[in-house]
Amino acid sequence: MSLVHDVAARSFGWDPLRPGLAEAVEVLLDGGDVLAVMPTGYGKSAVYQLAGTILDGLTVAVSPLISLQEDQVRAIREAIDVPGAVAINSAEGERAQERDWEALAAGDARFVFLAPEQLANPAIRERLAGLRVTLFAVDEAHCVSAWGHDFRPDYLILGDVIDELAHPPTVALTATGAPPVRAEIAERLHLAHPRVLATGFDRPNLRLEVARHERDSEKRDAVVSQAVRLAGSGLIYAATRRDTELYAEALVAAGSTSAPYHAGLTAAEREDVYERFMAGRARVVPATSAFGMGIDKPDVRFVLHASVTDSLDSYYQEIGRAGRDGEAAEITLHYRPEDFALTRFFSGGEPDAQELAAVFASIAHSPGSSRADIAEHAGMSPRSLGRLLGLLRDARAVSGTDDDLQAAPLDAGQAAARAVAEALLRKRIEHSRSQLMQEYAETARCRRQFLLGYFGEELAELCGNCDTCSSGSAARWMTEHAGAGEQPFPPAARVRHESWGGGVVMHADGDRLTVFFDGEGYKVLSLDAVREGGLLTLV
DNA sequence: CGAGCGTAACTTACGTTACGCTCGGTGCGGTAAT
Repeated sequence: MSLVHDVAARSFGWDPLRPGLAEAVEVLLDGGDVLAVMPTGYGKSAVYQLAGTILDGLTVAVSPLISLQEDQVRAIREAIDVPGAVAINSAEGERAQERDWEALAAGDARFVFLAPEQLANPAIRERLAGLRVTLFAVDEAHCVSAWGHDFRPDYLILGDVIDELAHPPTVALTATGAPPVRAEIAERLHLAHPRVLATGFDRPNLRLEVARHERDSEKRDAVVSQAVRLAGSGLIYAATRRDTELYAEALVAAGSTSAPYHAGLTAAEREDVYERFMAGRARVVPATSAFGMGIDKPDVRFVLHASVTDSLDSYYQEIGRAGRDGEAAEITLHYRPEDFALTRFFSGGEPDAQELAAVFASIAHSPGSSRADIAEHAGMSPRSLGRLLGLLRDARAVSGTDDDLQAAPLDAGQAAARAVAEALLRKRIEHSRSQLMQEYAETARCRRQFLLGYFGEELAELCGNCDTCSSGSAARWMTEHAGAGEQPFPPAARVRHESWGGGVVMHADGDRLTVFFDGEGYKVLSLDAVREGGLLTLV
């Protein structure tokens, strides 16, 4: 038995180890980088836990939520013959933090869990540089792509931090990610030719359905009556906090136990709803996207959406919380076309060119300034400054870490224009992701074939467990759109379009082609039109 | 972008319509007020 399997069995009690996990560990032990895309509950954490146990230095693990960090620390402490773990964050007092650093220095602890905000602090990075970091892990790595741009911009510095630590073997772990998301994660973390390990996305026990509604009241009634009718625990994802409360009220009035969950509740209320849901005392929880990461309840029998999500990546992650026990579960997307307005609003507006120019000028005027200096000088909150800095960095107008900002040789107008262009590019890409969500909602095809195709997986046969298969529409679609003949643009092929530039073929179904263009995002093309117009060439 | 709210306007005395305003999701860390 190999060392990896031995440690897995002896220390953690994983025997056998699931496919892909041992391979990922081996790559890391050989000094390589890994991008692991595996479903929640698969045991992804094993990858860095095992590699970190076997390597003799320190493992830095980045995790987005303090609650997840605590879960991981607990899991490592419960394992046998595994070095200690600490989580350093604002929930701890200064004393406790100091004790943790001492434990790391003494080698009593060899795992340290940090949020990216901690790594934005130069003092923390200095302390890490004084220790021997032999493994870097980024858990929930889709946050790099989903949150890095605006919400938690410190996700964008992780690549520089990894380089600063002399680029130890690095592993990025996530449960969701279509190929463009994976590419973005690898790029932003500066992964070096990572081994990509993606295990099966298919969850055949989930029954997939979509219900389109015309009127808002009709949609609400449909969501509530379905949740009342279905047995067992369930989640309802809604777009606003207010809606989660309205749904909970309606469910309680209809005799179900229910409580809303969103980030506007106090920590104690959130904890309470979470515990009641886990124990089955709150049967249905209407929630915003705040409810999710770290929830591993095996018997969730349904996940309903009362609105669309920003992308199929988010959708897949949210429905994936149903049926972890392998038993049947109901998945229904209830939506109105108007719902897309909100996701587009959330995808952000155009930044203020004058503000961008002012920030750039301020950095150019005093190179080496820190983020705090600039915020003070520009009279801006660190939050909005973070977003502008992210854009300026992406536009390559600003470089350096937050304590040593440098401006590129541009004038402020040029720098601002480039950053605005960057923001518009992002908006186009976000918009295209939301358009594919709409395609999913409106397709006549087998829903599962569509969804898996989005993640780069082909399902040859109709799934037989979705609404379009049941209605016969999926079979008709197959007949009508089959026979496209030889596929000149196979998945993963690099292509160039006359006006949209370079892109990668994501998926080819029948006579339609889904391409992700670097400068535009997703586009769905008709193969006939592509052939006739000669618009697309292989490169 | 669009829902919901309040106020103004219109028409004719209570009720309808129109317009403009505001708000809408994810969490870290640190600071201020209890």
